[in-house]
Formats: sequence, C-alpha cells, structure tokens
Amino acid sequence: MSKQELRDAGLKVTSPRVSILHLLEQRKNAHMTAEDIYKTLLAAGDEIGLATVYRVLSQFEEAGLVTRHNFEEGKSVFERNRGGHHDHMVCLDTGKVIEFVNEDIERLQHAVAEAQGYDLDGHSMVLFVRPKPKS
Amino acid sequence: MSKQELRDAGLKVTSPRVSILHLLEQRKNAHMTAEDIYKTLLAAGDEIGLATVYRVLSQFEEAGLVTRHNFEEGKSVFERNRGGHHDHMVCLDTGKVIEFVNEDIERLQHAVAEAQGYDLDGHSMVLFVRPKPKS
DNA sequence: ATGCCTGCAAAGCTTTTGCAGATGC
DNA sequence: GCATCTGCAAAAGCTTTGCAGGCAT
Repeated sequence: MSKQELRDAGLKVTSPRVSILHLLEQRKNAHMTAEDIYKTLLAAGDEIGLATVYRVLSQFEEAGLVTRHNFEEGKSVFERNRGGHHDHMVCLDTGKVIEFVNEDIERLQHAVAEAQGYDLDGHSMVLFVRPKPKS
Repeated sequence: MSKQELRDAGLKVTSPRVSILHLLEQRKNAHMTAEDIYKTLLAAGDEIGLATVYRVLSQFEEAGLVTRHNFEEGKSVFERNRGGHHDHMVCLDTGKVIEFVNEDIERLQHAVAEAQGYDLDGHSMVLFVRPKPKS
C-alpha cells in the first residue's frame, strides 16, 4: 500500500500526497506535468493547489518515488518509479513516449565514463524518432 | 570568415550577431547560457540587449550554427557547432563538461529505434559522472 | 498539542514579445 | 528606401516561496 511508502519517506499521509501518488500509479506511462496532475485532480473533484502539486512532486522525487524528466525544454514531466531503470524514445510526430532498456548501451556508457577517469552516476538519454515511412 | 556564414543563413551581418558568434567561437568548450553571453559581451564593452542575445541564439540554432543543450533544468546552454556530432558527460562535483563520441552507442541507438518501427532523428544523451575515488 | 502541510497570492527566473527607432544592403 | 534588426520594457510561462490557518500523529 502506497501510504506506507509515504511514511517510509518521512512524509505525513495527507490527501494531496495520496491523490498524486495514486494518479501517477494509475497512469504508469503518462509522464505528466505538474499542471496536468493539478488539472486532472481538480477535474476529479479533488481540492488541491498547484503549489502543493509542485511541492509534493519535489518531495517524491527526493524520496525516489518519482522521476523527473525534461523531454521538452522549459517544463518537467513526472513518472512513477517502479523498479527497473529505463530510457525513453519520443516520437516527434505524435509526441508518443516509448520506454526501452538496452543493456549494451548501459554498459558502453559506463565504459565511456571509466575511460575518462570517472564513475558513471546516472544519465539522461532520449531518442527522438519519426515513424518509418511506409515502403 | 564567419560573416559569410551569417549571410548564408539569410541573416544580416550586424554587430550583435558577429559578437555572439565570435564569442562562441573563442570559447569552443564553454557551453554558455544566454545570460553568460550577455554579461560577457557587456563586460567587453559591447552594447547589446539580453533580448537580442536570445533572439540571435534562436536564429543561430535554427540556422545550425549553434546547438542548444539543457544540462540543467530550467536553462539552456549554447555551443558553437563545428563539424561532427558528439555527446556530453557532466561532472557532478565540478560541473566540468567533457565531450565524447562513441560509434557503438550511436549504432545501438539506431537499432533500438528501428526495433520499434521508427527512424532515429536525433538524440540527447548526457552522462552524469563523478571523479573516480583515489584507490 | 505541536510541528508538518496546505492553499492562496505574490514573487522569481528564464525566455518571449510589442514597439519605435536604428541599421544593413 | 525599406525590410530587417535592435534595445528597452512589459509580459508570459513554469516554478518557488511567504504566510496564516489546518491537519496528521
């Protein structure tokens, strides 16, 4: 139950936090902005402030419950964390976001960092793609 | 001579444009923000407006003269384009930016897009690294 | 009871836009 | 000469912060 996750993160179990976590849990592939979340919850009859959404999302990010992405410049989207790491592919025509994992790339990224005398601590990788034209 | 590059891009040769292009040419590895560029030019005695810096950088980006990156959320940095593609590694301790090219990763990125039925149109990849601890 | 949370409004930052005057060609 | 360009100031868009009241524990 996600309430326990909140407690484990040292966060009190409040209605905004539960609503936001639930929403991100339902829309696992949604990658929503703070505003998306705010409007969705309002539309669902929830009473919540936009500032609270921002605050809660930052707390969730710090607690490792969600991940923040910057696919487009100037705004962040959030995604519920569930286990494994993955990267993203964004379709430039439709805006669709596809998740993928490629161990070979991960391994090479480590190697590249090592080669420069560094330890890899994380990465951001987004592939921009277009639908293959029908042949 | 870079004035010709401006003309080729359909841009009039004006003092702000020449200054900005020269500055980015000198600091090839600088990855400067609009504000960095603005302040640097002001300090150098140039007369220029911040809005112009933003406008010119966008025009340069569109013309392919510079590339915009979003290493940190909420602000863009710009880099003069010179030939080949490369990716970046950012040191989380020092903020240092290191450029690298890895053909194997590039190839795998194409393969990953293809596997989903897409054509790869570009990508953004930043490795976050820390100095290897002395053993 | 008390310290953490919330909503609201105001402020902060980066970036964009409207406009009148200036400049390149 | 005329369209393009510039600087300034205002505005826009996303996000953060101050504050007084409210809620979880």
